[in-house]
Amino acid sequence: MSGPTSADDRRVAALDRVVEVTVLLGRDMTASLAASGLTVARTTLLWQLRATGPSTQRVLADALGTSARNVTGLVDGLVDAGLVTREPHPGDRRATLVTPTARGEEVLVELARGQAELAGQLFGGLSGERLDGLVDALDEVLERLRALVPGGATSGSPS
Amino acid sequence: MSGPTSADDRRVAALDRVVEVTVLLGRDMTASLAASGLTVARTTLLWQLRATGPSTQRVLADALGTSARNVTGLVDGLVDAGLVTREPHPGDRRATLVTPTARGEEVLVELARGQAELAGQLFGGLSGERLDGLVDALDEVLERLRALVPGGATSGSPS
DNA sequence: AAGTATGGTGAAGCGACTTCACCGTGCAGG
DNA sequence: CCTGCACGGTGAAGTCGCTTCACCATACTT
Repeated sequence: MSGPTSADDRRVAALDRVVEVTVLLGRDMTASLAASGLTVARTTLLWQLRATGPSTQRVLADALGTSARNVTGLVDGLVDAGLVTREPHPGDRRATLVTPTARGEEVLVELARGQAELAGQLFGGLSGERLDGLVDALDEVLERLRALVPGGATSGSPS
Repeated sequence: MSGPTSADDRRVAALDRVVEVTVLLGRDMTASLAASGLTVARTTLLWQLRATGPSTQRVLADALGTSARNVTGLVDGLVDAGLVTREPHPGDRRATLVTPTARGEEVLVELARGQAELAGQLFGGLSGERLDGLVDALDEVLERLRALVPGGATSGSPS
């Protein structure tokens, strides 16, 4: 037993904060996406498409860290929503190229706008210094987290 | 257009970090819980039970911010797993009291241990000062987040 | 040409969650 | 007392994300 708040306690308290942010952020994203008729998983795929351009489903599966079968389902949903098309891959007749439609591009622009808005709402009150400190600390935590989770490779994310 | 990295860009970068932590942390928790035959949702309920003691399902539903119907299903799972029992409420014959079994208590101890271990792995490399800065910044973000999300009330969380 | 690896999908199933309907009980007001 | 409404909990049915296994068509290798 050490003092009234041991170093261990403080670390657990920090973890609690992170988890709570996780929960609340998840709720906010789920809700705001649902308002646009989207789901988090489908949006993640669309968002990934924005970064990499038209891709095969295999590439998307690897990028999202999920199974090929799952991507098939997500793309199905996006096709039904008119946000994405499946086109034949010019050099490999097994593969299909997933490409955003015009409507999909619009949605992506809107998502980026929402992302910037949320970032402003969450971090607008922090000074540049404090923001830097936060990012640095999170980067350090991320490093340890990536070492802990097999396949810790993610990319940016929306709203 | 401002400089090469505008204030807006830096906030978006910060949001990216937070989201990535969210994703990775979610994976880690899901995986480590699955190794114990648990799921995140069921564990959250059990964890809540640890904090409040035997509770009715209505109370649990409110505490977890979910529906009563959903709690029924989660408790079903925990009962099947032998971690929890449904007992009649002594003063209200409509309600059922959900209570951890001996096995459930053991699991809770193990979860708390895992939580402390993870907190150590993630934050062990940060000085007390930097840890304080992180917690403060997260608290500020949480405040804004709670204002943004309807019903932003969460409690602690496991592994 | 034969054998194997790869991209993608059908089928089936689990877990979390929702909505709607419904039952049994608690708690008033008349 | 007893009628009526509120509340705790559950059945039924459906959506979404995701998984595993089997399987097809195409590509690549030797």
